[in-house]
Amino acid sequence: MTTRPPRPRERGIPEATVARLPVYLRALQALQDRGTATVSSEALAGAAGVNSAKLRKDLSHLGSYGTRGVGYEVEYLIYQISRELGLTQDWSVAIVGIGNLGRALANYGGFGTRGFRIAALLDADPEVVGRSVASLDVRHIDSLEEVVRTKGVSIGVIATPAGSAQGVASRFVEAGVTSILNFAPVVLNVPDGVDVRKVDLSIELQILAFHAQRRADGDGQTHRSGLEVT
Amino acid sequence: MTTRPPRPRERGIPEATVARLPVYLRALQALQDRGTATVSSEALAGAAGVNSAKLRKDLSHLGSYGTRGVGYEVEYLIYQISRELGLTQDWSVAIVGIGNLGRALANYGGFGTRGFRIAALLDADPEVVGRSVASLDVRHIDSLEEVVRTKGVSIGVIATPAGSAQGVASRFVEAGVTSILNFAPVVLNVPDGVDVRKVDLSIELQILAFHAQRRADGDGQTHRSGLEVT
DNA sequence: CCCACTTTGTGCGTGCTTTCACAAGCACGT
DNA sequence: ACGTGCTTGTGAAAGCACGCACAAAGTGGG
Ligand SMILES: NC(=O)c1ccc[n+]([C@@H]2O[C@H](COP(=O)([O-])OP(=O)(O)OC[C@H]3O[C@@H](n4cnc5c(N)ncnc54)[C@H](O)[C@@H]3O)[C@@H](O)[C@H]2O)c1
Ligand SMILES: NC(=O)c1ccc[n+]([C@@H]2O[C@H](COP(=O)([O-])OP(=O)(O)OC[C@H]3O[C@@H](n4cnc5c(N)ncnc54)[C@H](O)[C@@H]3O)[C@@H](O)[C@H]2O)c1
Repeated sequence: MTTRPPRPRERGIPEATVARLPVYLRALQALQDRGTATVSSEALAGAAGVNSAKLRKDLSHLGSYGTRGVGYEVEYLIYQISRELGLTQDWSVAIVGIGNLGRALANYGGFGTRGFRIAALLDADPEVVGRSVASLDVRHIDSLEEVVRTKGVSIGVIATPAGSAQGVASRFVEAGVTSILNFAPVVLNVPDGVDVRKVDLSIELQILAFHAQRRADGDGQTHRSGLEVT
Repeated sequence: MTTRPPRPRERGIPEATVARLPVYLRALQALQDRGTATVSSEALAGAAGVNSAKLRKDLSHLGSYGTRGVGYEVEYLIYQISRELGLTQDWSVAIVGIGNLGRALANYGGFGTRGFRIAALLDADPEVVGRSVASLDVRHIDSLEEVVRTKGVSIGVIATPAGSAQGVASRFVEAGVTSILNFAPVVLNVPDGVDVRKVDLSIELQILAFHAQRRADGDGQTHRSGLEVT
């Protein structure tokens, strides 16, 4: 049993950096809308709510796209980050579970403002199947495999009750979808090579409660910073 | 080294641990519903999708609540985690922006399954104000301060368009709310001592896209693990 | 009472993240 | 051409987080 090189540093952009790139991208787009042509790391970091050294190091992972003494060209940087994130291509998204949340997601216009296209809506309830939501017909969950194939779905969104989520996830995987966004409050079990991310309202509230209680108790400044980012 | 310095471990549970406690809690509740009385770190870790050593270390921050050779008593551990997270008290939540998302949130039954009570819904649109959503009357945003005061709101949820989010956040802060959950895709600026957390669908999708592209490109196993947890 | 067995709690090495601090690089004015 | 001033890109240090591996602590059988 040889423990072989756990050295996947290859072209690796740190995960923490990847998670911040979309934030930078949004800040840059806001600047662009306002007509700004170039921006310093200091200013962009301010807009993104991070430390400027962190911003510079993050961007340095993509390449040297800044000009010393000047800053970064907004348009060029937007392009580079978009390319790195894979937003220059189109991503086809399928949403399963067209209930309260699924409908909100389907109706959400500025979906990703770029690159993401909702290709299909699926549900199991006969009452829901066949209806039109956000200009799309809700298809029956049984046609998931077909829909994935014909629409070229590459990202699956799960908005079903917790009990159904694992089943839906497995079917997504079976159908070849390797990126899943899960809104159901369960731990999904998927094979290696499949990427699952979760969004969990309840967890966020509980974390807020923890900090709030901490603040109320000893009232030492035990919590992180108070100045958090979005 | 010194083995037993009387170390009151009160201060400082690592942030990473805090973020996982709600996941453990949910797994424990599922076990309890199934009638399980005790559970080993191995089993609980499996249910929570984490490494068992990590689970044990996380729990050790709360105290020594396990029994060697046996495991953890489910009910007792649920109580301890709940207490640590502040779920033994009630939290009053106000949601601002009763659009697609706000309505979904308001109608979401298993809100936190414990501790969180939606106390008020607020909106600026005359069309929406006055309507009844999830058995609550939608109030006008102008009464935010009054509502916070009379209902004892301690957590504010922002589900307005991006452009309105900062204004709403400031009013929350002004009214004394120090915990904010933000769904709008903007970086909120708040004073120290105010805790803001964000939920951002678009960012999650972009992170998924990044990994998906990475997988498609070099196809070396450059991404983290593929086996992610929920 | 002792021993075999199970499982916790944690010391420790490793690698990732953040932050500081500054040399290097570029623009621009003279 | 060259100095001045500003901003980037990055070593280096410090701080966290993770997970292995094992001693300590408890259980149960003989
Ligand atoms: N509504 C919210 O604000 C909110 C917030 C956080 C988390 N969540 C989670 O999101 C999920 C959806 O919440 P919701 O409020 O929209 O619930 P919902 O009950 O309104 O909708 C669930 C939908 O999923 C469909 N469904 C059930 N089983 C299915 C299956 N096997 N295949 C396909 N479709 C199936 C149902 O027919 C229904 O239309 C839940 O897991 C919930 O815990 C919701
Ligand atoms: N719908 C989704 O699935 C989704 C997903 C991710 C993020 N978001 C974000 O969540 C937010 C809400 O999305 P939505 O789809 O519900 O939008 P929406 O337009 O349906 O609803 C927004 C609501 O906020 C109200 N509002 C506007 N300004 C206000 C103010 N100053 N005070 C009080 N209320 C105000 C509007 O009247 C409206 O009812 C947006 O920022 C959006 O980007 C939505």
